[in-house]
Amino acid sequence: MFRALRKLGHMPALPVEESEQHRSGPLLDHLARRMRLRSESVLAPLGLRPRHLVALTVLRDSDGISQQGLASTLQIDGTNVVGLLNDLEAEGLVERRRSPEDRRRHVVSLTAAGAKRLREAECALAVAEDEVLGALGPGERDTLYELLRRATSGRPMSCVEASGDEPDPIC
Amino acid sequence: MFRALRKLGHMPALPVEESEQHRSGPLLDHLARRMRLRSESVLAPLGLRPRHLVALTVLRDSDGISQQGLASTLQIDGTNVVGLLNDLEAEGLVERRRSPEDRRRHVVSLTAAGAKRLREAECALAVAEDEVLGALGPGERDTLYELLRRATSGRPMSCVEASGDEPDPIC
DNA sequence: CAGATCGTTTGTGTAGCGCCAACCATTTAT
DNA sequence: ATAAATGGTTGGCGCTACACAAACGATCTG
Repeated sequence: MFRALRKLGHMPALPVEESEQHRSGPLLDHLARRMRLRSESVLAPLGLRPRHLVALTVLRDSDGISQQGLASTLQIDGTNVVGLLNDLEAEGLVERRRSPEDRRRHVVSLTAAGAKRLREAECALAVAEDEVLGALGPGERDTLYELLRRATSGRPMSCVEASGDEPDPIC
Repeated sequence: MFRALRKLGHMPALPVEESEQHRSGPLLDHLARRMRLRSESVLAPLGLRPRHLVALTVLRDSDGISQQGLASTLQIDGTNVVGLLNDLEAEGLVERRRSPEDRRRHVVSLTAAGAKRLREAECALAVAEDEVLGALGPGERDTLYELLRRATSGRPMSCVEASGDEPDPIC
């Protein structure tokens, strides 16, 4: 915005017009924490924990994903995915089938029960969400949801291709 | 600017929008995790960790807050706030002064060095943010930031006043 | 004075998760 | 065909982030 103006004027001592470079990372962290705390209590009766919800939500959108695909989008170690899926499969919310083309793979998908439980959980989450997002109006919450959905549905971005993207941190 | 998504057509007596109750909680969790993972690496050289950033960010907005005020907005236990502030104070990023009106209290505030370090950190975070929010355009990121800021700046919401807000979870 | 409150220290416990190593079953390369 | 790589699984180790409790000093308040 104002950056273009800086080149004219001799700029005597004007020591850098404060970058106003506020990042959303910390806010995201903060908000997610508050949400997670609230969610735990309303989710407990359903036998689920926040991270199960995350997994189920991801599974709804990318059904038939492999376990390491899941590990990569969830950004957690493969060994932990096993435990996570064990929980979910034990309750019949998720299904592991061997992939036909590569029988080493497990194709993970949401069961009908899983989809149902997810909907119930989302319904229960409305309470938590109301408390945490209380400062936002309904329209804003929709916008937020949409932005989050778009942001998370992006590719996991492998480091290989990530290397050339950004010029460099010059700031 | 404002998303006109969901313009709510007439929807004739639809038997309750059924399902479509997607909550942003899990997405928030997911995105925050990815951001935090990325942040750790770029923050490490600055001697900070994600939670320090959250604290500093909160402190910039609510300067001169008490420690339990901080505990309440951060939603972490008071004893842990002590350790967190010890870290920050040890590096001179934060200052604890006794409150004049109530000398039991510590008034916490960002030092000049703290504000500077915070800006540097935010600058460094741009890299992580680019990777994580790659699917969003610049305008969308701004919108996201604004929503997050509004959402987090809301009062901690004591349970007393929270009781009457929502009718009940009928879903 | 008594009791409550803020911050601090210390200690204990737990959950989440990375990481390493070993092990099948299977696929791919030689 | 034999060897090497890969996907999943199990088990174990260890670290970090916390919550929670107890006890203490300093201080405020009834």
